[in-house]
Amino acid sequence: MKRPTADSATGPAKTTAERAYRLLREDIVSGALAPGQKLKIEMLRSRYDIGSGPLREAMSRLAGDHLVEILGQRGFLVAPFTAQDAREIGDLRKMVEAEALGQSIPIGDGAWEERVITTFHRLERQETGPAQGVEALSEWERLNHAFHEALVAACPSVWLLRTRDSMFKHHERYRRLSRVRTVLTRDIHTEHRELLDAALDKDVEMAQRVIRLHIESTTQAVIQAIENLTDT
Amino acid sequence: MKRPTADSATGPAKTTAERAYRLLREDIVSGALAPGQKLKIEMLRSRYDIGSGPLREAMSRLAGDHLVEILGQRGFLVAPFTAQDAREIGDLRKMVEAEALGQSIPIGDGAWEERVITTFHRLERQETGPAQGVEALSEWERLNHAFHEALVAACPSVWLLRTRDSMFKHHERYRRLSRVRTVLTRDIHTEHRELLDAALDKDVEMAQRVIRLHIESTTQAVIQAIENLTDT
DNA sequence: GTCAACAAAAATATTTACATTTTATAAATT
DNA sequence: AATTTATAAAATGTAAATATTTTTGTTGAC
Repeated sequence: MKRPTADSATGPAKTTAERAYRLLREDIVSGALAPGQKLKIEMLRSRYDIGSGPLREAMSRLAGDHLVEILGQRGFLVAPFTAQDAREIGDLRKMVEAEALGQSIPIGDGAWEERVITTFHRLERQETGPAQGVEALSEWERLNHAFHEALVAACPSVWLLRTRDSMFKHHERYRRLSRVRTVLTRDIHTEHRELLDAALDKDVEMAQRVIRLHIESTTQAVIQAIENLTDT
Repeated sequence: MKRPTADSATGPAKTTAERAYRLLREDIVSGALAPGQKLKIEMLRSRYDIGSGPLREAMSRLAGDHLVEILGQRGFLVAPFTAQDAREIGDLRKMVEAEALGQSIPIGDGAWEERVITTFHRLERQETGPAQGVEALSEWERLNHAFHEALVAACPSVWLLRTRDSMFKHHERYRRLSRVRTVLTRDIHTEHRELLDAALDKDVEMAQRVIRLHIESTTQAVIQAIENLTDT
């Protein structure tokens, strides 16, 4: 039986609109397209070599994800970026991810444990490794995402996982936009190990406590970074 | 200061795509377009007298809201309808609405109280009134929505309100699709009064307990209805 | 005769190209 | 300075062309 996943971006892009959706999404989350920036059709057409139709469909879909805003007759905008939003997104992520974790841990079977261990190990190897360039950071994002996803993967609620995934991605966007080098500033690695241990011990209370702290720390670092930027 | 609302559908529709979005959304939530139904462009074109471009944009946006599914190169589908989804949506709504209520009640000021009282009163008048036709039921939906929204309106988190609103609308869809005449089967009215009292007493614990029960009862009625339909 | 494989044909979805409408910008006028 | 008017830029919508999927019909093997 194939378990449904929260993310729809599995497999190759069947249509141009789908491709546009993924490209735009990545560029918005990564910050290549700046918050509040106007998404002019002409600019995007030349950037991606995709016609206006598929682009508009992709932006409409992203509007449903709250990564893009629709402005009446005045086009589309990359979702803005505020300390207030960072706080709200962090709090919401805390709530849904703790819940998803609480549902996942008691249910997780052998395959789940293996996946958790594997993704942790890959992340650990990267964190303790040498290079810290731009590509290493984006690789870390990928592995971090995989580990967190593995932890909640046994949660049976597709809707909860979807919501968690959405909030995770928004949180990730804030992390990347504020250029919080979490790897350097905090002992993320220890937090991840605590998560791993709690999960394998099936200690739901502990895992939830750790994940809440983990998310809260990131949120605070992000808000700090935003305020520093604003001062300048 | 204008407080932001969770629902973007305020004011007149500026564009055709926006109009298509609202029409489609209403028809999906109301059940006029059946769950799992194929949304053929040609059919929709004649139904709404709107071109394929705006229609596709509207459906893409609805896909972001999880009210429509995108099928590769094979068009769009109205989101399906399962007992499993009803359960997950109900549970998620319980979580976010209780949280939103918990944040709203302590903050709510005089204007908030007035709005809660007003919307409760309108709902009460309708519930204890005579007619129970189709139009009365849809009027009840409107007033019920207004009351629940009023209760959480003082919650400062736009993201939490947005998520609550989304889950509320999905839950509403299930309620309407399963034709649960909640008004008749349970003493909804008493539950609403308890909510009102707890809110005005600023009794967060009580309000959360009541809202959870209230939502759970609806969920169970919906699931019951779905299972009855499936038996046939 | 039944079934599978294949090949048109029809239906449908998707995309592009273009026409229209609206908004933003800049110059000119009061 | 504020307002109007002309111009340019941009967004939106329409209609036609392209590509894909689904259906239908045909053939041939068993």
